[in-house]
Amino acid sequence: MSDQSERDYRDTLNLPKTAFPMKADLPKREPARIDWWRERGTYERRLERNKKNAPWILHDGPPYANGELHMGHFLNMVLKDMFVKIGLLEGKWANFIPGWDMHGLPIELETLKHLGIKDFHEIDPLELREKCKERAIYWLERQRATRVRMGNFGDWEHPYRTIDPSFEATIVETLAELAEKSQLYKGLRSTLWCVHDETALAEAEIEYEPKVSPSVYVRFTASDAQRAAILARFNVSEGESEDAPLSVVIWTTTPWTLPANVAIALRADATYGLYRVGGELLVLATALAESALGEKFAQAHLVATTTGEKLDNAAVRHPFLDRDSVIVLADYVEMETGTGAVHTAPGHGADDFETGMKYDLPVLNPVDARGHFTAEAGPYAGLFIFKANKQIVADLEASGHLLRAQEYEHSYPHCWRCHNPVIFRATAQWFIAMDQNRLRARAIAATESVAFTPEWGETRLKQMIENHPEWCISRQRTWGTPIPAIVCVACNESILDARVARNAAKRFREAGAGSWWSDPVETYLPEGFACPKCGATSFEKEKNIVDIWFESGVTHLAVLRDAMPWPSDLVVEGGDQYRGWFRSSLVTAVAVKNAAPYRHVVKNGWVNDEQGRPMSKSRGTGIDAADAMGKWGADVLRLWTASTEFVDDVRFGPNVVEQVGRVYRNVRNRIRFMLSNLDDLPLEGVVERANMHPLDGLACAVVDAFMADVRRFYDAFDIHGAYLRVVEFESAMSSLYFDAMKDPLYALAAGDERRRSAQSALLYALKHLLTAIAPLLSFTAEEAWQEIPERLRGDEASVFDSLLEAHGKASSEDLELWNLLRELRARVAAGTEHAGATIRDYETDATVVVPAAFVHRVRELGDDLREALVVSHVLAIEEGERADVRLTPAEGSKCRRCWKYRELGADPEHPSICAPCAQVVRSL
RNA sequence: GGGCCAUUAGCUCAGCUGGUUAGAGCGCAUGCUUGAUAAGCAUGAGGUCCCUGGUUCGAUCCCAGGAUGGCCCA
Repeated sequence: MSDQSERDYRDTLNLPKTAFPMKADLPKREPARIDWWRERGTYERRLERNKKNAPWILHDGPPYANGELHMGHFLNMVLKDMFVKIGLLEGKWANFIPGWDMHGLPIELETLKHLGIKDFHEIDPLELREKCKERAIYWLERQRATRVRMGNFGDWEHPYRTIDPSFEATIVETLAELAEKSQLYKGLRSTLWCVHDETALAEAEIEYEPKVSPSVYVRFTASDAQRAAILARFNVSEGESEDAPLSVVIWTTTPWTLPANVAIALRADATYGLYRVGGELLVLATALAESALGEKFAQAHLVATTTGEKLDNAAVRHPFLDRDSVIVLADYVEMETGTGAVHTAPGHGADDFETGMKYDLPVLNPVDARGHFTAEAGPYAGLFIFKANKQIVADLEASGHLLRAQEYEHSYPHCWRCHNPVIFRATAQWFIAMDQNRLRARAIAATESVAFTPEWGETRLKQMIENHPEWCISRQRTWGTPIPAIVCVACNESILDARVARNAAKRFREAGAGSWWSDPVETYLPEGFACPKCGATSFEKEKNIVDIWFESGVTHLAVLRDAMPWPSDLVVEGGDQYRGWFRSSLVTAVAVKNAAPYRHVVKNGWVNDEQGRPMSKSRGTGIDAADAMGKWGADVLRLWTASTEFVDDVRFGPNVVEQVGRVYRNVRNRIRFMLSNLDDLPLEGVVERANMHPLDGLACAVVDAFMADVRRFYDAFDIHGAYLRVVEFESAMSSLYFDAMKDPLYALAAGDERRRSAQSALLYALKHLLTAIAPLLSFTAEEAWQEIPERLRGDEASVFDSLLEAHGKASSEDLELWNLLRELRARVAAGTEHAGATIRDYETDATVVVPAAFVHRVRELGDDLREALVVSHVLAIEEGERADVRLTPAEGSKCRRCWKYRELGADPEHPSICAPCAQVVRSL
């Protein structure tokens, strides 16, 4: 036997032991955990168990099935998952059905590119649809794999897809309902048009190229009556004006659109001047007078000014057609170029069209598909529009309406295929009438029943609906759900009949929407159907598809049915969706069900790079979600999600991940400490909460308070608040409680009742902590849960079988005591530091002073107080004004086993250790 | 150009309806520990709370203007 005074007693201690590794190795281990969850049906089992409880549904806004998911998707999708898991852990039936938006032009264009086809007219529509479907499914599968890799729970085997026959049927059924309610109509709309290819183009099919256009300033002269009215609005009397002719000056670079002019748009808040120039009066914005009038500005005299608003609804005469041009207000009128008076032709511009809608102006379309003027253009009938420019300018000059003409180079939209300049041309389209049946007003009113995070989201959504004109839902494309409208062969009337639409819905549900292209029109006609206008009975199918915003706008109708309740409890999307999906869903819901389709709208921010700039592939800051998870693991990125204030814009990059990775390691190690001290705890050794030692009971109370807080944060959708609370909790537990419990855990006999009590408190803390973080750190929480000895897990085989709630309640007195201990410990630390020692040394004894109200509870702690303060002896507990400690050098010598200063040598066989240690060693 | 939003330590963020020396975690520096060890504990440094005016006894917080950045439009 070696000399006992030199003996190392390490092997007589209960040192921590666990298979839970310090190194997380997330990218490698997480995929196996996903399989593990799937094999055990963890999500499905939990859902089944919750079935008896209230449903709570987060309805998935469908991502577009094109391209890889990026970190913006990650943020949004993981947030959704966190909310779903919170719901599940709170016992709710949180059935999450993910979905995808799979029709539409971007996929059609990508497919055409893939096939090497530039003009979609060159391929059979059914064949193109087949190829588009393949492409969309390819992307769905890639995106689904990425979403699953995030650790997200949901019914991944049965997502909803806008290309499913049942979904297409819902779309068409919705159209039928709208038709029944007279909510649909066909009207003109300004669309991008290529006169060379004779086709409508989408925004995505446009390339901007430089073009030289004529730049002309044109007089729109007032009639006598109009002149008097305008002068009155300037507060100028007839006498002062000396009978000079009065004109409003407009500026345009497309003289060929002048035949379609019906209005002049001013800006309400801009200042307009009445200028006397030579023998005439000119009206234009004061801010632009100098640049617009050129050399004439020197001789111009400002007679009076007024605001655009004052001139609203005045009128002047069209320069060469026999009609008025009315003055309107529009907020897009800019004060950079031109005259501040914008030539407005609703048939030839998107802005103009919207203004026309607002003011109920006629939409003139005097241009045919080939770009030639029709008879409506009067003297210019038959001319090719771009050739007519010159003629029109010359005529304006001759009639004295031309003020100035120049050439102007600007960036102008061109057809991506033939590279000819495109025009805006009014074409017939299907619309949802927003003001029919007060739909707009009802939609705005419906937001009142919805909660918004952030709160200003409500105003924003209302504005989007307020400012959005009629909703154009038709597209002249192939990859989508057809609008089941028919055209009367005899009178050319376009008809969207609810009965036809219902037939189509039925047919699509069985055979898919492709049948619209292959079936004869008769398939869809009800018995004895005749044209409501002329009575004829011969029809053709219209070849329009529905806008994909309408398709995604009816997901709530397609998904929230059968067992699923309507409306949903929560939707979570990026801020761009106020204009997009939040709006489109609300409008369809109000039109069909007269209520909002969701109870709560949560908006998440944009993901920018570390400098706060948008992510960009070209700058190398665009990061795919799958790549990021391969590099850092999903859980670190999930923790990043929680570490940001997701409602605002957030930043992402390697340095940010590095930082949150360190927080992750902290959490992980503290979990590891708890696990490593549970290894030998038998089930029968678990001490009831009521029988625990006072400090252990206090630790449990702190856990209870933590759980209550976390629950409150979660219920307020405050993921970030919960994250901060988790960090605060585990850091406080570690520095006070874990540190205090090391000696009892290590040095007491394994089965010592005091040690079992500490272990039981650790088990309590661990299980609750893991449940609390399971929505955030799903992989790590489950990994740790599986390392809890099985006997201690009970029937909660997965962390997702547990319940997110405290099993006790902390009193405020408990928490005050806890804080008092932290305060005392800090004072010991400061005191020992001052004495040149450290708190870890047990080199001091302490006399403790506490306020009277706490004396009893502090005394109750017994030896635990000594451990919590890391001193060798607590000499006395005194009553005082406020918490304090008096430190004195520790009495005795350092025990080689427990490191505290004690009387040594009580046991002659173990002279270098204290009596309690000796007793433990002898018992081994 | 318009609407909306943001701006607090190196980083991620707290700061309740305006009220004494503005906080946390991470990082950094220093010390301790080597029985949570690629861990743990402690101490410390670090901030014209974007700028300028205004209201107020008092402003990070309220108001106005501006700067920078973002989103949605144009």
